[in-house]
Amino acid sequence: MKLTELKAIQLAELFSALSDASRVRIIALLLDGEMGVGALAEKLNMTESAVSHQLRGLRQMRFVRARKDGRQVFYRLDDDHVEKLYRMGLEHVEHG
Amino acid sequence: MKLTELKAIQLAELFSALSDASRVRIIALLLDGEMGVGALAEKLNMTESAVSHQLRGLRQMRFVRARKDGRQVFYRLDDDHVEKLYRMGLEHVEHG
DNA sequence: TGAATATCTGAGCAAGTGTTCATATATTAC
DNA sequence: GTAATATATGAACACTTGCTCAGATATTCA
Repeated sequence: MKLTELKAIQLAELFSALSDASRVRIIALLLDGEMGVGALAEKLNMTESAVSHQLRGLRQMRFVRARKDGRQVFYRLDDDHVEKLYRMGLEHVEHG
Repeated sequence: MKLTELKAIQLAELFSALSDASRVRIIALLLDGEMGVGALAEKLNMTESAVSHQLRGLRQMRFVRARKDGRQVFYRLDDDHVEKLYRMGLEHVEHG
Protein backbone atom coordinates (compact mmCIF):
# COMPACT_ATOMS: atom_id res chain seq x y z
CA MET A 1 0.00 0.00 0.00
CA LYS A 2 1.69 3.16 -1.22
CA LEU A 3 1.35 6.05 1.18
CA THR A 4 2.90 9.48 0.91
CA GLU A 5 4.55 10.99 3.96
CA LEU A 6 1.97 13.77 3.91
CA LYS A 7 -0.93 11.36 4.07
CA ALA A 8 0.75 9.37 6.82
CA ILE A 9 0.93 12.57 8.85
CA GLN A 10 -2.69 13.45 8.08
CA LEU A 11 -3.83 9.98 9.07
CA ALA A 12 -1.86 10.18 12.29
CA GLU A 13 -3.43 13.55 13.06
CA LEU A 14 -6.88 12.16 12.36
CA PHE A 15 -6.44 9.28 14.78
CA SER A 16 -4.75 11.56 17.30
CA ALA A 17 -8.04 13.37 17.61
CA LEU A 18 -9.51 10.19 19.09
CA SER A 19 -6.44 9.19 21.08
CA ASP A 20 -7.53 10.70 24.37
CA ALA A 21 -10.24 9.41 26.70
CA SER A 22 -11.68 12.87 27.33
CA ARG A 23 -12.15 13.48 23.63
CA VAL A 24 -13.62 10.03 23.11
CA ARG A 25 -16.15 10.74 25.82
CA ILE A 26 -17.01 14.09 24.26
CA ILE A 27 -17.65 12.36 20.93
CA ALA A 28 -19.76 9.72 22.68
CA LEU A 29 -21.95 12.41 24.23
CA LEU A 30 -22.31 14.30 20.97
CA LEU A 31 -23.49 11.13 19.23
CA ASP A 32 -26.81 11.77 20.98
CA GLY A 33 -27.07 15.30 19.63
CA GLU A 34 -25.66 18.75 20.21
CA MET A 35 -24.63 19.92 23.64
CA GLY A 36 -23.30 23.10 25.24
CA VAL A 37 -19.88 23.41 26.82
CA GLY A 38 -21.23 23.65 30.36
CA ALA A 39 -23.43 20.59 29.97
CA LEU A 40 -20.51 18.63 28.54
CA ALA A 41 -18.28 19.72 31.40
CA GLU A 42 -20.84 18.62 33.96
CA LYS A 43 -21.45 15.24 32.34
CA LEU A 44 -17.72 14.63 31.95
CA ASN A 45 -16.85 15.95 35.39
CA MET A 46 -14.24 18.22 33.87
CA THR A 47 -13.72 21.98 34.15
CA GLU A 48 -15.29 24.05 31.41
CA SER A 49 -11.83 25.30 30.53
CA ALA A 50 -10.49 21.80 29.93
CA VAL A 51 -13.52 20.92 27.81
CA SER A 52 -13.18 24.12 25.83
CA HIS A 53 -9.52 23.36 25.13
CA GLN A 54 -10.39 19.92 23.85
CA LEU A 55 -13.27 21.23 21.77
CA ARG A 56 -10.91 23.61 20.07
CA GLY A 57 -8.75 20.70 18.94
CA LEU A 58 -11.77 18.76 17.74
CA ARG A 59 -13.02 21.84 15.92
CA GLN A 60 -9.71 22.34 14.15
CA MET A 61 -9.78 18.72 13.05
CA ARG A 62 -13.33 19.27 11.73
CA PHE A 63 -14.65 16.62 14.06
CA VAL A 64 -17.16 18.96 15.66
CA ARG A 65 -18.94 22.10 14.61
CA ALA A 66 -20.07 24.98 16.82
CA ARG A 67 -23.34 26.87 16.82
CA LYS A 68 -23.70 29.94 18.96
CA ASP A 69 -27.01 30.76 20.60
CA GLY A 70 -26.95 33.72 22.93
CA ARG A 71 -24.02 33.20 25.26
CA GLN A 72 -24.06 29.47 24.87
CA VAL A 73 -22.14 27.53 22.25
CA PHE A 74 -23.59 24.23 21.16
CA TYR A 75 -21.35 21.62 19.66
CA ARG A 76 -22.27 18.74 17.41
CA LEU A 77 -20.43 16.18 15.32
CA ASP A 78 -19.40 17.61 11.98
CA ASP A 79 -20.02 14.58 9.78
CA ASP A 80 -20.79 10.89 9.98
CA HIS A 81 -17.22 9.79 9.33
CA VAL A 82 -16.48 10.47 12.96
CA GLU A 83 -19.34 8.25 14.05
CA LYS A 84 -18.19 5.48 11.74
CA LEU A 85 -14.66 5.61 13.10
CA TYR A 86 -15.99 5.64 16.64
CA ARG A 87 -18.27 2.65 16.10
CA MET A 88 -15.60 0.65 14.34
CA GLY A 89 -13.19 1.32 17.18
CA LEU A 90 -15.79 0.34 19.74
CA GLU A 91 -16.45 -2.88 17.88
CA HIS A 92 -12.75 -3.69 17.97
CA VAL A 93 -12.56 -2.98 21.68
CA GLU A 94 -15.69 -4.95 22.57
CA HIS A 95 -15.10 -8.12 20.64
CA GLY A 96 -11.62 -7.86 19.19
CA MET B 1 -24.36 7.02 23.68
CA LYS B 2 -23.46 5.55 27.04
CA LEU B 3 -19.77 4.83 27.41
CA THR B 4 -17.97 3.61 30.50
CA GLU B 5 -14.73 5.27 31.53
CA LEU B 6 -12.91 1.98 30.92
CA LYS B 7 -14.12 1.72 27.34
CA ALA B 8 -13.27 5.36 26.72
CA ILE B 9 -9.72 4.59 27.79
CA GLN B 10 -9.58 1.45 25.67
CA LEU B 11 -10.87 3.34 22.64
CA ALA B 12 -8.32 6.09 23.18
CA GLU B 13 -5.55 3.46 23.41
CA LEU B 14 -6.76 1.84 20.23
CA PHE B 15 -6.65 5.08 18.26
CA SER B 16 -3.35 6.02 19.90
CA ALA B 17 -1.80 3.08 18.10
CA LEU B 18 -2.49 4.89 14.82
CA SER B 19 -1.72 8.37 16.09
CA ASP B 20 1.86 8.50 14.88
CA ALA B 21 3.05 8.80 11.27
CA SER B 22 5.76 6.16 11.70
CA ARG B 23 3.25 3.61 12.94
CA VAL B 24 0.80 4.50 10.18
CA ARG B 25 3.53 3.91 7.60
CA ILE B 26 4.41 0.58 9.20
CA ILE B 27 0.76 -0.48 8.96
CA ALA B 28 0.63 0.70 5.34
CA LEU B 29 3.63 -1.47 4.45
CA LEU B 30 2.26 -4.49 6.27
CA LEU B 31 -0.99 -4.21 4.32
CA ASP B 32 0.95 -5.74 1.43
CA GLY B 33 2.11 -8.70 3.50
CA GLU B 34 4.59 -9.60 6.18
CA MET B 35 7.96 -7.90 6.41
CA GLY B 36 11.09 -8.15 8.53
CA VAL B 37 12.33 -5.42 10.82
CA GLY B 38 15.34 -4.58 8.67
CA ALA B 39 13.27 -4.30 5.51
CA LEU B 40 10.76 -2.08 7.28
CA ALA B 41 13.55 0.11 8.60
CA GLU B 42 15.02 0.52 5.13
CA LYS B 43 11.69 1.33 3.48
CA LEU B 44 10.81 3.77 6.23
CA ASN B 45 14.26 5.31 6.40
CA MET B 46 14.32 4.76 10.15
CA THR B 47 16.82 2.99 12.37
CA GLU B 48 16.05 -0.62 13.15
CA SER B 49 15.93 0.31 16.80
CA ALA B 50 13.23 2.89 16.27
CA VAL B 51 11.21 0.47 14.18
CA SER B 52 11.61 -2.24 16.77
CA HIS B 53 10.40 0.08 19.51
CA GLN B 54 7.30 0.95 17.50
CA LEU B 55 6.64 -2.68 16.63
CA ARG B 56 6.65 -3.52 20.29
CA GLY B 57 3.86 -1.05 20.89
CA LEU B 58 1.87 -2.35 17.94
CA ARG B 59 2.42 -5.90 19.17
CA GLN B 60 1.17 -5.06 22.64
CA MET B 61 -1.93 -3.50 21.10
CA ARG B 62 -2.44 -6.71 19.07
CA PHE B 63 -2.17 -4.72 15.87
CA VAL B 64 0.67 -6.84 14.53
CA ARG B 65 1.90 -10.36 15.11
CA ALA B 66 5.47 -11.62 14.94
CA ARG B 67 6.83 -14.77 13.32
CA LYS B 68 10.42 -15.74 13.90
CA ASP B 69 12.41 -17.41 11.13
CA GLY B 70 16.06 -17.91 11.90
CA ARG B 71 17.38 -14.64 13.15
CA GLN B 72 14.80 -12.62 11.32
CA VAL B 73 11.42 -11.62 12.74
CA PHE B 74 8.61 -11.10 10.28
CA TYR B 75 5.69 -8.94 11.24
CA ARG B 76 2.21 -8.96 9.81
CA LEU B 77 -1.13 -7.37 10.66
CA ASP B 78 -2.93 -9.30 13.35
CA ASP B 79 -6.50 -9.01 12.05
CA ASP B 80 -8.57 -7.15 9.50
CA HIS B 81 -9.96 -4.64 11.95
CA VAL B 82 -6.73 -2.73 11.63
CA GLU B 83 -7.07 -2.60 7.88
CA LYS B 84 -10.68 -1.42 8.14
CA LEU B 85 -9.72 1.38 10.52
CA TYR B 86 -6.84 2.36 8.29
CA ARG B 87 -8.96 2.47 5.14
CA MET B 88 -11.73 4.41 6.81
CA GLY B 89 -9.23 6.94 8.08
CA LEU B 90 -7.68 7.25 4.65
CA GLU B 91 -11.08 7.81 3.12
CA HIS B 92 -11.72 10.62 5.57
CA VAL B 93 -8.37 12.22 4.81
CA GLU B 94 -8.69 11.93 1.05
CA HIS B 95 -12.20 13.20 0.53
CA GLY B 96 -13.41 14.42 3.90
C1' DT C 1 -24.03 51.64 32.55
C1' DG C 2 -22.60 47.42 35.61
C1' DA C 3 -23.15 42.72 37.22
C1' DA C 4 -23.77 38.04 36.04
C1' DT C 5 -23.22 34.19 32.92
C1' DA C 6 -20.96 31.29 29.26
C1' DT C 7 -17.08 30.39 26.82
C1' DC C 8 -12.40 31.13 25.23
C1' DT C 9 -7.47 31.85 25.64
C1' DG C 10 -2.45 31.94 27.09
C1' DA C 11 1.05 30.65 30.37
C1' DG C 12 2.98 27.23 33.10
C1' DC C 13 3.87 22.65 34.39
C1' DA C 14 3.70 17.53 35.21
C1' DA C 15 3.32 13.51 32.59
C1' DG C 16 3.74 11.06 28.31
C1' DT C 17 5.97 10.01 23.66
C1' DG C 18 9.44 8.90 19.98
C1' DT C 19 13.87 9.03 18.94
C1' DT C 20 19.04 7.98 19.48
C1' DC C 21 22.76 5.56 21.45
C1' DA C 22 24.87 1.83 23.72
C1' DT C 23 24.33 -2.64 24.95
C1' DA C 24 22.07 -7.24 25.38
C1' DT C 25 20.14 -11.39 23.41
C1' DA C 26 19.49 -14.87 19.85
C1' DT C 27 20.73 -17.27 15.77
C1' DT C 28 23.79 -18.74 12.05
C1' DA C 29 28.26 -19.74 9.93
C1' DC C 30 32.92 -20.79 10.44
C1' DG D 1 34.44 -22.05 20.78
C1' DT D 2 34.48 -16.85 17.88
C1' DA D 3 32.61 -13.63 14.54
C1' DA D 4 28.84 -11.81 12.10
C1' DT D 5 23.99 -10.77 11.63
C1' DA D 6 19.16 -9.55 13.15
C1' DT D 7 16.42 -7.89 16.56
C1' DA D 8 15.29 -6.25 21.26
C1' DT D 9 15.97 -3.44 25.21
C1' DG D 10 16.93 0.41 28.67
C1' DA D 11 18.44 5.03 29.63
C1' DA D 12 18.52 9.67 28.31
C1' DC D 13 16.73 13.57 26.10
C1' DA D 14 13.89 16.74 23.30
C1' DC D 15 9.43 17.41 22.22
C1' DT D 16 4.44 17.09 22.81
C1' DT D 17 0.10 16.91 25.43
C1' DG D 18 -3.67 17.84 28.67
C1' DC D 19 -4.56 19.90 32.61
C1' DT D 20 -5.09 24.09 35.96
C1' DC D 21 -5.24 28.80 36.88
C1' DA D 22 -5.89 33.53 35.90
C1' DG D 23 -7.75 36.57 33.01
C1' DA D 24 -10.03 38.02 28.51
C1' DT D 25 -14.10 38.26 25.54
C1' DA D 26 -18.97 38.13 24.49
C1' DT D 27 -23.79 38.24 25.64
C1' DT D 28 -27.87 39.07 28.53
C1' DC D 29 -30.39 41.41 32.00
C1' DA D 30 -31.45 44.97 35.38
